Amino acid sequence: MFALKRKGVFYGYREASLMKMTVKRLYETYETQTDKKITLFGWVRNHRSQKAFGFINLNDGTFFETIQVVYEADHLENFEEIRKTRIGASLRVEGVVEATPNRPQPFEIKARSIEIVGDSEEDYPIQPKRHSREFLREHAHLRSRTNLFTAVFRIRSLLTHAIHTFFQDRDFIHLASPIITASDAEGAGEMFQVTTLDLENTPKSEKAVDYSKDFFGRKANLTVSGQLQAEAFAQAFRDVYTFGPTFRAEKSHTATHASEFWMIEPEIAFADLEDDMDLAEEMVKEIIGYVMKHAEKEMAFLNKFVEKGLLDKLQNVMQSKFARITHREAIDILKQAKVAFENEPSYDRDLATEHEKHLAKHFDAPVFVTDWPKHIKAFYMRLNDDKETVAAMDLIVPKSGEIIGGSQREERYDVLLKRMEEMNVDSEELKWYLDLRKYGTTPHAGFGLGFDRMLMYITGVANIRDVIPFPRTPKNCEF
RNA sequence: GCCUCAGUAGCUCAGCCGGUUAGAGCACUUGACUGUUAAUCAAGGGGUCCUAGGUUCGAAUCCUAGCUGGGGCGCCA
Repeated sequence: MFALKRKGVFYGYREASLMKMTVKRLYETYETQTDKKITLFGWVRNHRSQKAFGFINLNDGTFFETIQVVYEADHLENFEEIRKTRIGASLRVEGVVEATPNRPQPFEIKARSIEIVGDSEEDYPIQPKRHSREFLREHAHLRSRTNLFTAVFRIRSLLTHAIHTFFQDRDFIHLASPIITASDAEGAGEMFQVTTLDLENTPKSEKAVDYSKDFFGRKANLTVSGQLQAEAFAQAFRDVYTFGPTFRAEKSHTATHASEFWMIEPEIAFADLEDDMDLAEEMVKEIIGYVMKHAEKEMAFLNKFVEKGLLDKLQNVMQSKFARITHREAIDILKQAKVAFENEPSYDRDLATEHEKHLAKHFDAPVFVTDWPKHIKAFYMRLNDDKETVAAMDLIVPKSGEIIGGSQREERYDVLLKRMEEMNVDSEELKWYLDLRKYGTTPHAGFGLGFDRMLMYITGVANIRDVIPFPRTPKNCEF
């Protein structure tokens, strides 16, 4: 085997890496490949053997569909060995392409030789039948070989590309905002501490831990947001975005929370809240369109087996004009609704999950809620003229609730400083952030999109742990 | 953190108002089958009934505690 590999028999990269035959390429070109001899590598998804011939459904990861490989005793020296191939085994298949217009699949491979590259043992847990998501979560290293997870993770990859494409097409600069940060000023949730101190024997002065002895000479954490750094870049490049991992140490136990997730945070200078919402709306529509165009098979599968009406839902989002209402108007709608909410809607308070669901249903389309009471929002959001609300916006979508939160940022030095004092944010620690308002400040705005939640929305998958390859949640750091 | 449901074969589950030898389908093994499509048919192997205590002549079944997982709420993206 290794000798084969050294000779380049597996891939033939040296000669023609771009012409590597894959299941995807075959599906694209099979009409012109009839009777041609090809070589495929892949894994057995299903296998049905009979006395003198058999059928193997081969998947090589490049395409959602499998290819049916037909093998016959007459053509294989190792027929008896191949007949016993189990699901999960990896194979090298040489064969001839044959069009099969009268069968469920458009073409198949008549095998001329099959070599077992790696056998799969009897207790391979993934079977050709429906498995529970819970079971597959516990086999996260194998679940990506199932239909559902091939679909989800290919779409995840496409969605990443769609987001970069959207921003790069508009000349946004991508910045890698820091993952380790000493600032916890944003107050966006519990943080994971990063330290090289010996926790069994921490240096102390008086009673407190002496962080001057720690790696950075101060207390450090994993980031909860790259926004503040993005703002700094926006004041140089005008339009920028971050796209990276984010960490929250909350002990949340829900289908929409993970300890490690990815966020997209665009930040635009010389822009107000309306521009911000325009950007968000355009982005949501475009990235959905990209996925629907580039993952047709996967989306059709999800539409059929995961969320009935998924395609209609997404079409509706792409065609609709997102509603825009103020927080006050939202509360009015809720108060007038003939629904007994567990939480009484209040002009003074945040929307509960049940409120978001009602609003999404009320409009039957995504809806921006703007102008929130200042005391329930972050210090950096721009104070409106009424002095009571801030120029914030949340985008609420049917079925998934809030997927975007954004705001116009407070660009006025004095107002920002006052808000920091009111909200007990240490202005010394964020001196650099205040500096941005001293040297050529601009009206600017931005938002944060929870990438994994967006993926849930697009795939219809209801649990965030099923859209993250190896999810991290409280008490769960397997794999 | 709070409320709730569950844990029986590799998987999905039945059995659970206590009763002696714990079942089914799929998977696996062996065989049959000349075109299968989650193929079909026959036979076979496979169990810490989550763990620890308790009640009882007897516990998968009842009680207590714990562990693990699901769902809902809260915190948030």
